[in-house]
Amino acid sequence: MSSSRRIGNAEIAERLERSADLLEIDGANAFRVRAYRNAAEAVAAHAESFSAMVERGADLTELKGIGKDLAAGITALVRDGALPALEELSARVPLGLLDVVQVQGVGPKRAHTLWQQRDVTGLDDLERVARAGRVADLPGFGEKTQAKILSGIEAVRRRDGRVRLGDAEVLVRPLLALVEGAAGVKRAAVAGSLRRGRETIGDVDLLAAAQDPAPVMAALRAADGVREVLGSGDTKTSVLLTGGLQVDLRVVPEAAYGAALVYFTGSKAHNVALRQRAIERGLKLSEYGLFAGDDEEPIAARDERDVYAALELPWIAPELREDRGEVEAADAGRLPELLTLDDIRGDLHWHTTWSDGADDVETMLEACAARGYEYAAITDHSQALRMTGGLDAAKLARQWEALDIVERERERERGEAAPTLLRGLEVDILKDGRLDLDDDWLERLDIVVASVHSFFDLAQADQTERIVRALGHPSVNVLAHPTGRLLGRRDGIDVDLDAIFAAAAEHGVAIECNASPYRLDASDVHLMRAVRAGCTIVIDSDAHAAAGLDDMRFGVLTARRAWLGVDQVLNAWPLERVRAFLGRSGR
DNA sequence: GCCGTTTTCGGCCCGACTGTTTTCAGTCG
Repeated sequence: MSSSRRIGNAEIAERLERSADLLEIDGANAFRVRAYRNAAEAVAAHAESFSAMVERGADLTELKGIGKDLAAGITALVRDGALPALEELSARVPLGLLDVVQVQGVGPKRAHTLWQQRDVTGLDDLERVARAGRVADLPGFGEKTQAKILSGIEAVRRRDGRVRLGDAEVLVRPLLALVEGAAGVKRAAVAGSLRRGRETIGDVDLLAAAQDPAPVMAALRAADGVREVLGSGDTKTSVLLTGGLQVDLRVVPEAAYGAALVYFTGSKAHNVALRQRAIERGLKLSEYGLFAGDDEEPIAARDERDVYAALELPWIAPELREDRGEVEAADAGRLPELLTLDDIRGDLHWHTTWSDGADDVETMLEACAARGYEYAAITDHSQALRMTGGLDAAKLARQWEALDIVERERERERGEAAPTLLRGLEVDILKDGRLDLDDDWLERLDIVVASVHSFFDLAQADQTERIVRALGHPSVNVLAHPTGRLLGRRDGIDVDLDAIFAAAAEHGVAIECNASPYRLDASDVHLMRAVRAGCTIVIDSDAHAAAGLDDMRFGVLTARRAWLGVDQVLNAWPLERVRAFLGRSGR
């Protein structure tokens, strides 16, 4: 290979997606555009890295949605770092138009018109032309559209991308309560990517069942935090919240609630697959139900289970609805038994006041007990993270003396020491792959969580080698937040994850799904790759205060999106099995 | 551009809302 750096699946998918956007603006055949989008999704969701597949000469066309042309394009991209179709398009279509289509009310057709007839090549051009009143007089545009475009430009500039899952949940909770409480509402739910548990949310979908939609729509329009009403009709209302998050509310009759919930939960690709299945059976699926021929009455519509059952499928959990093979698996009766929050028996990564945590050991243990945990591992930072008050050997010795006292107190007060306290440390992986603690102490710890907190910018080969070396240390049990990304703030390190996962599997090191909504690292797709490579997964809250232990649920959601069950997740196992995995029989 | 036990050509998911129109195109999800 001429390119030394392996390109990741996410990056390949991003290039394909950008190609689709540019093709659309260029006026290409809509189905050709969709082919690129389908391929982007297929690549992003695929467990094995495409770079590795190209290296071993795999036939890419065996994947659904990738034919001869796209296989050749992706191969060229892996080998030479450039996608020929995208290079050609970029030379012709101004890239600034990709921002222009982000503006509400401007799609590919209008962007094309603005480009061809007003020389618009980006947001600044668009704003200038619109302010001069030279948009309203274009065919198909008008005064209202021009005004909407101007406010839309503002919104695009203000918005910093998608909202994290945890943030969206907080914003949506009061709105859902408002909808549920509105006059005539029988049932209501959050749908869309938030229900599917995606790590970030583009906009929020709410669904309500009511005969008369007017009072519900009015309630949302008047809700606290609504900055602008984008549109409001009999079935749908869209509003923009102060922070820029869009909320869409749909209201359907109660009899159609299940079909609507399926439809608005999505994903788009999952819905297409379901509709395809309906067509194969001579049926038609819409948000109003599953219909035979021109019948007025649906075969199924009231509950999600009815709709899936009428398509001869078991109910499919929302987290799986990404068209990653769940319909085929359901058809074959091979859906996984997914992990639930109740299956979690302990939390193996959290901090206390001994380093940068806000709560002391007793408080954290009480909080773990309150969550019904069987075991819990204290894992403060090691000394390399000076700003966190990280522990060196001497401070660790002092911590252990304190832990002795805590454990004796707990036994005396409660007659038992539940949850069992495991003594661990989150040990920094140093620049050269050595660990930030002496071997004799590493051996004494119940659990060693290794992680990268520095030198994020190493070249891929160096970064990979550094981590692989750390994984080879006999005391390491867990690789924490493998990419180090911070959602919406920092990209992950440049690393060959397949090499990392292979090393972790070889050395019996668990891969962490860090459940903090700022991280969710490893991601759902990465978790699938790790499991495929033979790794065990551990879901950790990485809590820095007692309340942070509840982040566990975001990790469980992410694990469910990766099709994981109890057997793949270390902290869903009983303590004895966990100790066996850690290779320590207990002190 | 992809796909195929009705196939290598001719299909490719469905509906609401808005604004610009006067029957509908474009956008959005």
